[in-house]
Amino acid sequence: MSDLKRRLTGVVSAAFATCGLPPELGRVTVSDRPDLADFQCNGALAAAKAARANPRALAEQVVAQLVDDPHFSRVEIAGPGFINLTLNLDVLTERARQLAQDERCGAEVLAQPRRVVVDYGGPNVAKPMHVGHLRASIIGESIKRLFRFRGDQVWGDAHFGDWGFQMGLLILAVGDEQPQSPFMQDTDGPFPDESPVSLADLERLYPMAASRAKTDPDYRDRARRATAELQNGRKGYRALWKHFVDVSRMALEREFNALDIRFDLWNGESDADPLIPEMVSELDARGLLVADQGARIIRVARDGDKRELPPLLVVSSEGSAMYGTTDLATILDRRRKIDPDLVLYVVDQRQADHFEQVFRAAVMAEYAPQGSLEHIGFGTMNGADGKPFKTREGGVLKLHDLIEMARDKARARLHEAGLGAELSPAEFEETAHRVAVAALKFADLGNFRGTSYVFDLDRFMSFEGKTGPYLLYQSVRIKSLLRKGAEQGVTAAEITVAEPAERELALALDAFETALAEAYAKRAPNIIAEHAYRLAQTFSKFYAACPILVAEPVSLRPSRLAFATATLAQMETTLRLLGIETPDRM
RNA sequence: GCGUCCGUAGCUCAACCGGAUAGAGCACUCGCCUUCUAAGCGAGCGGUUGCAGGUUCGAGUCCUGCCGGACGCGCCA
Repeated sequence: MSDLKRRLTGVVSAAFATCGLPPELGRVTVSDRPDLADFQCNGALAAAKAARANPRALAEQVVAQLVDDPHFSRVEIAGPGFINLTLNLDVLTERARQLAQDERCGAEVLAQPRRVVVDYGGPNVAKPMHVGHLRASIIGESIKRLFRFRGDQVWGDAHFGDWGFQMGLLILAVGDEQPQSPFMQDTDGPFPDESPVSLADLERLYPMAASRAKTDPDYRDRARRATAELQNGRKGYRALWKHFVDVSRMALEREFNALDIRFDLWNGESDADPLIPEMVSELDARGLLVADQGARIIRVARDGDKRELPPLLVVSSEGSAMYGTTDLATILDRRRKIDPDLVLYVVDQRQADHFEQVFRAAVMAEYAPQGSLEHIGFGTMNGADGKPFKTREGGVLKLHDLIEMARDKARARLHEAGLGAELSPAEFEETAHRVAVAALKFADLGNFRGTSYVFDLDRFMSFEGKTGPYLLYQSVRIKSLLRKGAEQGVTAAEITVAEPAERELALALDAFETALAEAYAKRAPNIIAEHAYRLAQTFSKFYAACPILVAEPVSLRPSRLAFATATLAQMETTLRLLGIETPDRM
């Protein structure tokens, strides 16, 4: 089943071809002037430019091919050569009926699915997630869902920060507090199954150790040795490290669950570590590694670069692996285990240069084909001052606290509005939670990912305007309507498009596939968010203009109800692609 | 210094391969609840798209320069 835009593009392209014009110019888009037409084609202008001809004359030729086409009730030329297309009502009605029947709400399935890894979230052992993780998680989750929904086989990987110097710091800190701990004994074990540290311990010890390492060179050296011993396989350290990972991961998963973010893989930096020695020798054998200032690097600069890109540091002067090393090894690891066609790195825009270095090195090493690695960068979440978001005290706000703030606000707003009074306490909490998550996610995904945005909880949490709560409200209103319809025994039947508001709603429903295709191509969830809002607003207009359960004559009711059912289904599908779940009541 | 991104309504943001009258939301003004959730709907107000050139029939979009801002630039990730 194809959406109208694609179908009409086929029709108009054929007309272009008949006129001896390039068929690809027959591309049809939704009209910029809904007052004039439903769809338009600007191809005559482009054709005229290429052929140095009169655009209106070309448009007239094309239109002559289209005027009798049953898809259209009107085909007109406007301005310098725009072709305006107004749909035949029967065509729109037929499409609306298809949409209402379709399990996928009008979304198509990719003809050629790919294997895709989405690397996002980036949580770290022992470090609580903060607002910086929010965007990576929200955007990555949405992109993962979008790719999967379109038909790709997708792995969402948390890319857990579980290796390196930070682990040495933690081991050292635990050892200083618990010198008698069996984990500190350099033996073959066995070691306790019980973790010697709680999450609270980790959150206390890590910042302490990290700051001490900055000022105390001896401490830093001991931590480095501990890191090296861990990586060399000291049994007690390994066992202790496993506890760090497990304790952290459990806490992080709780956090992610609260945001409806689910990973398929929790591969960490440690998983790539075993590959590093062979990778280094292989890179060396290929002649890619160069000794420089005591380190071993890969030069990735190219002629024609506007400026010299620094080399990728593979082995530091101290002989250790750097984060670029781990990233490169991870590419190799994924190729062996998954063999993806595409890997998307949903990471802060500020790391663009780093990924450019790694990707170039990976292509040079033939670990990944050109173009199969993409950095999906995003801007920062800023405070009211336009600078990256900080708490009032100037510290970093923990994600957990942020969510709690949002939930508090949601509860307050619900109470203010006198909503949810009839809900049980548990249902009320669930609703408040969903409102909070919807507000945070929609505020984030409503903007193009590349731009930074200003965090303003009051604005996000408003139930009016372009917000998550507004979208939930519209969905809930439809659910309420459908419940009432069921009680009254009204059943949905075939849609008939008649009223202007119905026509507009049918067109809005049809636009779903176009929005998904564009969001997919640009890796831009804001396009899905935009569609959700447009759909909600168009439905609301329909709701105001067209009575449903009380429509007269009663024969209108089944069609109107079918519109409502189809809208709800598509709305929930759309919101789910943004990672937003709707409550049943509010 | 070099590089990347950005500058659109009072505020927060959109704008499909260069196309018509640059769109939304908030705020502000007016209208609409004895019909399905008014957390809604309708109407209005609001713009020299940072500045100056250039390419084009046509530029927020492409090119050049300038002004202003954010970020990045080898052993942290």
